[in-house]
Amino acid sequence: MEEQLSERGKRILEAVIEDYIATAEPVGSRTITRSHELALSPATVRNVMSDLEEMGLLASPHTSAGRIPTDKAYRLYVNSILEAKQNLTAGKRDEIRRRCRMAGKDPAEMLKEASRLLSTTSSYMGVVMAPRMAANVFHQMEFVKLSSHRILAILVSQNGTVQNRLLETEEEIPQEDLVRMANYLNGMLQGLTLAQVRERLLAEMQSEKVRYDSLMAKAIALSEQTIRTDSTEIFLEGQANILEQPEFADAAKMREIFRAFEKKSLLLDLLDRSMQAEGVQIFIGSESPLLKMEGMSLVTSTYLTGKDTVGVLGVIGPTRMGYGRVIPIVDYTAKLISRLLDTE
Amino acid sequence: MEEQLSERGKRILEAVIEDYIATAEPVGSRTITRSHELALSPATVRNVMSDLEEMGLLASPHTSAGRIPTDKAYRLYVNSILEAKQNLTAGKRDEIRRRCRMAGKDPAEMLKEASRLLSTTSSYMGVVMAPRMAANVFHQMEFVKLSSHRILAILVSQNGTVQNRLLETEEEIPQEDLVRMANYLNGMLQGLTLAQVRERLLAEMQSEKVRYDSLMAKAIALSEQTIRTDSTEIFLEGQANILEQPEFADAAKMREIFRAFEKKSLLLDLLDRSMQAEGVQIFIGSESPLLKMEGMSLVTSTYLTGKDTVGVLGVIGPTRMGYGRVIPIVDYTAKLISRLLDTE
DNA sequence: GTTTAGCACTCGAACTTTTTGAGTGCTAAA
DNA sequence: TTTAGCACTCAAAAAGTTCGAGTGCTAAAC
Repeated sequence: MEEQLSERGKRILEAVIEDYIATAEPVGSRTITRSHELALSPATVRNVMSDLEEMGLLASPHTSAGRIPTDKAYRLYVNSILEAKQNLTAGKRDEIRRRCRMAGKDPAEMLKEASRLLSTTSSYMGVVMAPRMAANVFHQMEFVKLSSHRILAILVSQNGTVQNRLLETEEEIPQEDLVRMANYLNGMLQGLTLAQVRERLLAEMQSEKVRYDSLMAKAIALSEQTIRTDSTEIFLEGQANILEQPEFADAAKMREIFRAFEKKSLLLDLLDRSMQAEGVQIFIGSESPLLKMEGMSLVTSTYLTGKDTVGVLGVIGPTRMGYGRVIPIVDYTAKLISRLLDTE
Repeated sequence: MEEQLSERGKRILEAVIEDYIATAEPVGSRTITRSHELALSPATVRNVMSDLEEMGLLASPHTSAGRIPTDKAYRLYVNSILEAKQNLTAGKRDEIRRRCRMAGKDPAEMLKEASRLLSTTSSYMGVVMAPRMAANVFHQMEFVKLSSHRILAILVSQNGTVQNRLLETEEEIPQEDLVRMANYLNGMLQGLTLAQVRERLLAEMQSEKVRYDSLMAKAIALSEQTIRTDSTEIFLEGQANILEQPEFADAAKMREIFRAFEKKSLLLDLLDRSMQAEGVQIFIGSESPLLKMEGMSLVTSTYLTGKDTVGVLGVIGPTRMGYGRVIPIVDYTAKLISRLLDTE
């Protein structure tokens, strides 16, 4: 089983994978000799395929069908066969650029558009995880009094992201006090990341100084409430594309997939994981920690602002996915988003 | 065909509809006599059903199958047969209340939760159209300077909704000017609805007074840009529930539905339409203007803040939907949301 | 004049059987 | 080592059966 893969073996494996990607049907020896001009007869190809099966790279659904690549084969394929093809046509590149630009400056809008874009250009599902709030840099905070006991807290980050939260207070706080509180906080928190802001606030809550200044104590408490939520948003677009894939034609399978993606927490785990490493990463079928993801693969890339990794985006599709086509799309989109998000 | 429907006819039609709702299978004369204790033989029921078919209330897929209610029958059913059953179990009511409360004060969060709730309690799709911004009442506006040429405009409505927009300016505007601009605008726009605000701003842009005060001109221009977007958000949840319905087991059909809902504009039209009238409304299958909605029905109700209708929410499911169960859910949820949204 | 039992008839769904053809593995010759 | 040849396999498609729920009609019963 551990015999090294010959050059010819590689060629044939590549052919099988590419045919399978194109047709979703088990590939036979015959088909290969016809479509890829290897100067070999079907019989020879059969022998090689038999070896590949031995090595755990191919599998046959039953004796008299063609063969299907295993997850291991896809892994090998993306790691060491698929290489030179990694560039995008100028047209696609333009389209991506144009549509990202069009989405405007608002970060959330832009990310959503990016997700939609990943989905349409790849014809699978696009997914974008918004930057963790915690990595944003604090810029300014405001308290707006809505009615006697309702205050709207607004937190602005340097990149233009806005977080807001409706707070209820027991006692009425006069408008001037709200302004003073905001000024105090803005002075204190200038330039910190929100993660640091959080720590700072918790520390302040303990400190002597604040204890005796009830206004400041209130200010700290209110802002702590505001910053508490760190729910990471995920934009998942193009779910309907998945319905197009023949391997999910079966209604039961489809249902399972949709259910799985309805719980975004699963997806979140997965994306969090791919944020560990920089650049393009590929999770193939069973490698993914999501059991439900059987038969699906994920191509991701991290994106950055400045030099900090802040988020991750990618494409989810069947294991039988056009990696050669998808990888550059993901890669390029991530780089573009990084550039656009960068606070100039 | 125009013969009036007898009492017995009604009873039998009701039986057919209810059986069909429960099973999604064509209903035969036999089945009915068994499950609903009408003191009639199958043969008699057959005669009546034949009459009903004549009247366009039932249809048979083929000679030797049972019968299926037509859209017209559903219409009759919800209008004049289904009546007394319109109350919710205490348990369900509690669940709805509890979950709405839990969602917190933020209007957007709450509406999203309401949609999810409609979907789980009905086991179809939940849909909520967020209030048209234009109906909100202006409360306050802020301009936050992010960097030399980037300004974040924040618009707060009285109900706590926040709208924000990143603006780029050609020339740098000093912070003090931004504050003065905001003060000026806040004075001018106090208490108007956003629709009125918009009109006012456009009017001001023409006025003499403003022409010669370049700062105020800028203020007006900036705020006009901010308010320009009136994209109504729609929360659609529980799409996976639709996959459960046997009538959509076919992959092609499913795809069509998902594609249709991906374009939210269609849905928007439909919901806009149901906002014309107050209270619960029901669109059955072909009655809906969405051609793609074939086989689907929509139960909606408007919700209000104070006494103004501001939005609409509802349930989308197959025409064969448990109206008796869904209507009170929609009704109650709408009322509850109205109450919770009310600015106390 | 309703209502119902009886019966022949219809027709899709489900199950079987047959046919077809792409694909395999093995053997022996090139 | 490669390949032609051939027997064999097996799922999928096509064709053929069976089954039964359901219908419509007629004539007897109420």
